[in-house]
Amino acid sequence: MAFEGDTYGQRTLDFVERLQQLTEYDEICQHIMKEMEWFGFSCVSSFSIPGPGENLKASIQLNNRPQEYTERYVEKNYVVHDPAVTELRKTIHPYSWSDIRKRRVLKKSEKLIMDEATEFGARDGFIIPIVTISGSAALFCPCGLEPDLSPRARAAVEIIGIYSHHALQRALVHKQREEAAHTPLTPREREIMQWVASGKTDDEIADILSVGTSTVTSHVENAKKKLDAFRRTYAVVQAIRSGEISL
Amino acid sequence: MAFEGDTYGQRTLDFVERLQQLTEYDEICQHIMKEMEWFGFSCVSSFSIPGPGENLKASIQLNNRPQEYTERYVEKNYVVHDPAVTELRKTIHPYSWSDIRKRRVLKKSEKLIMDEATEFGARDGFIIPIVTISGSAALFCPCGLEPDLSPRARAAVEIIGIYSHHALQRALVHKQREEAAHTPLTPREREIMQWVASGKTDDEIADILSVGTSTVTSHVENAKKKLDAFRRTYAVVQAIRSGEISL
DNA sequence: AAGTCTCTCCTAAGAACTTAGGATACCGCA
DNA sequence: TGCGGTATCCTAAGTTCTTAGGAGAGACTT
Repeated sequence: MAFEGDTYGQRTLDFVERLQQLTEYDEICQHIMKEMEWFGFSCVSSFSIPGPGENLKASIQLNNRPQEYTERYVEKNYVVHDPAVTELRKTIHPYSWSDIRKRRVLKKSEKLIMDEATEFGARDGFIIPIVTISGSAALFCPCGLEPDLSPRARAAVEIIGIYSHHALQRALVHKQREEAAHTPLTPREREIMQWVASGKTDDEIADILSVGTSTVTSHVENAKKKLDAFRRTYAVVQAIRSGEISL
Repeated sequence: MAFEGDTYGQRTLDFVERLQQLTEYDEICQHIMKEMEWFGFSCVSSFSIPGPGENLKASIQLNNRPQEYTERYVEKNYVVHDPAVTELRKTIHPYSWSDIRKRRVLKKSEKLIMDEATEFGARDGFIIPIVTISGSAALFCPCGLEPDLSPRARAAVEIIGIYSHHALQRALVHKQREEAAHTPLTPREREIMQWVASGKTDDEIADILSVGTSTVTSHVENAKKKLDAFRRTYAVVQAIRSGEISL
């Protein structure tokens, strides 16, 4: 399957090795967009699908589509009808915009959205669905006038896309953890905060761990101080943010 | 950075191209484990960090460590003290077991856990932290007697690990797509839960939104019911989990 | 051996949350 | 026009959390 002079594979690992050196969010974005350009994708956008009432803008992880295009896309709420997005509900495998056209006939409203993309310099694009532990969906989408969509390039773009999404997410989490700087919790505090996060009262936790209620209260109070929280709910959020407990 | 005869890069893309053909969970597992073997990793385990009361076993995504080892690991709850796991709280970048030893002196209990891994044929391992939109942590960990941990191999294993985790997750989501149907929060409920998550009391939220305290309380109670929570802390956690509010 | 950290436990008043009932008004949809 | 959903507000008793003190036992470090 591999062939001599397989530059795709080399590029992929070079990309990873360089990205490993970067820590700043903006640098990472630049690095990703530059790599996608090599594949003939002039623009990249990556975002999670906004829930009902949620703003698409707040869900954007990375985007260098033309500003005018983005603004209209957000304002007109295209994300609800964009076939490139709605297709996510049908499949979990990567697909290109042209794949959708081959699969089914587009509605008028769908055609309109895709034509508008073409006007702004994106004739074809590649959608990489991102699934997460909590199930919520996101996508990584490079697009351009004449992108390389050969099988080998698709493999490279898919793995680079998933890795990039992860790298961006990692940078965000890193930032959050720094912002939530704190003295680390003791194992007992962490254990108890994890129970608090699961909705248990101090009495219940005391029963579970076979200690006094006051002990539990005391640990929670210590944890709250360490996490700079006056309220348990916020202490739990801070504990999650800082990686002390998990969801 | 790339060099002639870069088989790592070729292998990586070959791996992706083959994986794209697979749909069955077990096939994907086999494919991943086989690839890791090429790098000198005899075993692979991938799991999300279990919460309290949650069983590690239920969080395992992929695992072919010796059964006896796994059973003891689960039974003795090693996951809480395993330095390979606890290190996740300190860093979000990949690291090897030997990296941890270089960074700090291990406690007796930690040394014991790592020695036990060695007994079962894993002298060194490579941890790839997985971060998600909701912030919860997971890891992908190949290990073996004499794994290839050269810089180029690390890059390859990292991107393969992240891609593999995603592929497994995708297969799981595909399997369980029809399950979790929770009633979505109303915009107001979501807004208020976001404030609750930031540690505000009902009184404070009422001030912020210029409504009565009882209104706020009422919204929170409705949200709690929708989220199947008896306690606010858990309601916040559930809201984050289901993507209703963000960290 | 002294100091630090962790885990355990205690009191007690006041603040905040929980629960289970209500009620009114507005809006969109059938 | 009526129905369901949302948003607003109310009471009131009971439970849980918050705060600010304290103190002893054991482990680890210097």
